[in-house]
Amino acid sequence: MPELPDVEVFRRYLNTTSLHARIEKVETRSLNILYGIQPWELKRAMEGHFIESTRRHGKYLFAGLDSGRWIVLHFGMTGYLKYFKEMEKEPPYSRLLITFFNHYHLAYVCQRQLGKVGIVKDALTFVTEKRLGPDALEINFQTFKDILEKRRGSIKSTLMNQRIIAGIGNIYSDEILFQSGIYPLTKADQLSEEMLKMLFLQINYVLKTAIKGRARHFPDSYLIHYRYKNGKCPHCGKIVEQIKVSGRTAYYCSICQIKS
DNA sequence: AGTACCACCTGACGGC
DNA sequence: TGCCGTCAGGTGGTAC
Repeated sequence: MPELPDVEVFRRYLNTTSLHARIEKVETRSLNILYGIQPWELKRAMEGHFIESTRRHGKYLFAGLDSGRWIVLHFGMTGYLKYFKEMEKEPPYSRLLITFFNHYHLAYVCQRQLGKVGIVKDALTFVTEKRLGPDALEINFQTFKDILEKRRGSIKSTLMNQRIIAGIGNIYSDEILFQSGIYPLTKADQLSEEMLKMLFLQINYVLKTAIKGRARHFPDSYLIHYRYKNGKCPHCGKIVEQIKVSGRTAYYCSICQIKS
């Protein structure tokens, strides 16, 4: 689930639920999700403080504390945030529980524990150290073009490479390529100027459309509804193809997505 | 530079 | 029914 649109939805959720609420208590329920930090350090960094702003870069969410330090959250494959009041409403697989002085709770939920939570001194430094590429919604066409023209790998794996462009994963790379009419194994440096323009446009459009639908509702014309065996292309009705691209399952339509 | 494979985790699903 | 292999939208490391 958590690619750029999902994380952006989480960010807005954090804004509307938890901003400026003073933190009373922080409980780490699973050590696996901590990012180079001990539970007591997390407690000390957060308790008595509050979140005053949020940021996102690619699939990473940052929550800026009044102390100047930042909480960094990554959601792995199964992570999300849940705000609630009654403890009976705490969801299963809650790995980190924040309790505010107003008696509400915010849970970082992550069933498979592939996500991570940590404290960093600032978001930009973290992004630099991780060597993440520009955020997929911030990049400009010239940069995009310059990067892709030097890439010899497949366009799908290039789009999913966080060090090239941050925020796009398996689901949205499939969707972007489908909406652009590009075959996923096309080499990035083989794309025509016209294709690059279309791709750039669709990255922006698909991600923004997903955010608008809160990463849950999508137009009928989207491939996302048909990413399963024997799923039919929403454009032409042909059964979608399923292939492996750098270890991930890619779906595409062999009629609508041209090999160039 | 690019890819293949493994690891980290847990749960769902299909085949036998 | 039960066991087992495989797979799932994440990243990171190694080897080639």
